Amino acid sequence: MHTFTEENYLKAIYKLEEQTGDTVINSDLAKALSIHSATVTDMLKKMSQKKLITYEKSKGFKLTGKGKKIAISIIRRHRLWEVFLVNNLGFGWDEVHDMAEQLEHVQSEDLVNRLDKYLGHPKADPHGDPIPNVNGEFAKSKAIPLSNLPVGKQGKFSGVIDHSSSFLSYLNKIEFALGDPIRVKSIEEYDNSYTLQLKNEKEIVVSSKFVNSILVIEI
Amino acid sequence: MHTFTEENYLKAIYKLEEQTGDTVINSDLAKALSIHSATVTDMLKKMSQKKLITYEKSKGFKLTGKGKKIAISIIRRHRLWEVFLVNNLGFGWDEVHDMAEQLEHVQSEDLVNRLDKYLGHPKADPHGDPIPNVNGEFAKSKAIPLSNLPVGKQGKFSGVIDHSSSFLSYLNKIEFALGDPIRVKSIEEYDNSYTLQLKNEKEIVVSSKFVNSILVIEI
DNA sequence: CTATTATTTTAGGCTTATCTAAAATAATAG
DNA sequence: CTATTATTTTAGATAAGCCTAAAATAATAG
Repeated sequence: MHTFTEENYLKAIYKLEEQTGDTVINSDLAKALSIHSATVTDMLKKMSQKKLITYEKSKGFKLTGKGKKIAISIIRRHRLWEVFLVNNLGFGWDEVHDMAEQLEHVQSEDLVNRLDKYLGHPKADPHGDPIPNVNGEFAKSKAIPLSNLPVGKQGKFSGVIDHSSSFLSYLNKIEFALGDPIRVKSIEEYDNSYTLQLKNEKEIVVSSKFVNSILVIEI
Repeated sequence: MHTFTEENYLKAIYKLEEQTGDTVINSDLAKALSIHSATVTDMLKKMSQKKLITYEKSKGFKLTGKGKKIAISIIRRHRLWEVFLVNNLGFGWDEVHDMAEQLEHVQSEDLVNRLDKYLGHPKADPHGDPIPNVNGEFAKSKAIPLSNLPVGKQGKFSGVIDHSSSFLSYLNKIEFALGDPIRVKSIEEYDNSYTLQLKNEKEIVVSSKFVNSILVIEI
């Protein structure tokens, strides 16, 4: 079907579009893929010919319907494999990214749909990211960054924005896991640090970076 | 680690060595991989430099210890994934080859060992092929081709030699599955066809090609 | 509006894995 | 032993993805 490289470009473009809500520019994509702009220019021409992206010189580009469909299917595969690795094989959520990056490229519609069924049609991966269904549709989420949760309100930890394994390991260390209750006790104006109340009345103080990296659902 | 291509060469060489019990020649490998001899010559030089094979111009070649170790680990991964696809995802044994060809290249020692554990350390894949353990050791097998099972003796279907999906589908059709009992009732001298007795006293007549494609254990 | 800075594109190269065609070498039949 | 056939190797190309360096273009500050 498509090469690994092409699939990685599609996925990266999709994520950049999602983040910025806008057309994507060459240099951002180059940075995201850790390659050089000149290489990106070349590849964009090819992908444009294949009608995977619309592309005008120096005006940014975006996925076509076709390109988007492929990107979403790759994300679906990635997240389903992550569920398998964590739920069935017992990996930590901070360990699965690289393996899922490989597994996502295995080509077989049948395989991914059977895996989905085997896993019980999960709605989210181990990081709380939504898993698109077989038609590429994402479940709507009411998640908001923890920084937007009003002080005193009860929330439930529903996902991470920062997927780095250093952040995930830190969450492991403080024993704060997906699904856990969370409440903002107070915000220190001086340095914008937050005092949070976790389960069992445990309190911790974290940075503003932290509260911007956590998604919660108000309950 | 190694490219897919290199891994595929190693696996193909391993299988050819196994079949012929001898050094492998360029043209056989080219045929096995459906590529041209000139390409093989090139690649052999590179693999020889990397000490994956020993290679002398026009004298055939064979895997080094290092090459063999990698080849066996690829076979291990392939067969474990096949078990997963059949036992857990419910694929037929005639459907899993292409998927396993992709999954076998996923790089992670940890993944394959956890998968092995998850599957209960299976000793054989869905076709009866032995799965090497974590140290690359194969369980010894007492399996013999059905053609070597003495007339009248009871055997147990323990593996296939022909892995083609046409053959596997045929076995599905006659409802002859791994583990089933089997007995040779008689051999027709005229055309070397065999009358076999399957489970529930069911009798079928098959060609000599058939009896050379089935492995059994005398019981 | 122009000078500086940022971004993109062009041009020329490299490596991997493949090909074809031709040359070289080895094996085999008579 | 030699002629024919089979096999392997060499030589020259190609496509995909990447690079660097330089040129072109666009954006922005003053």
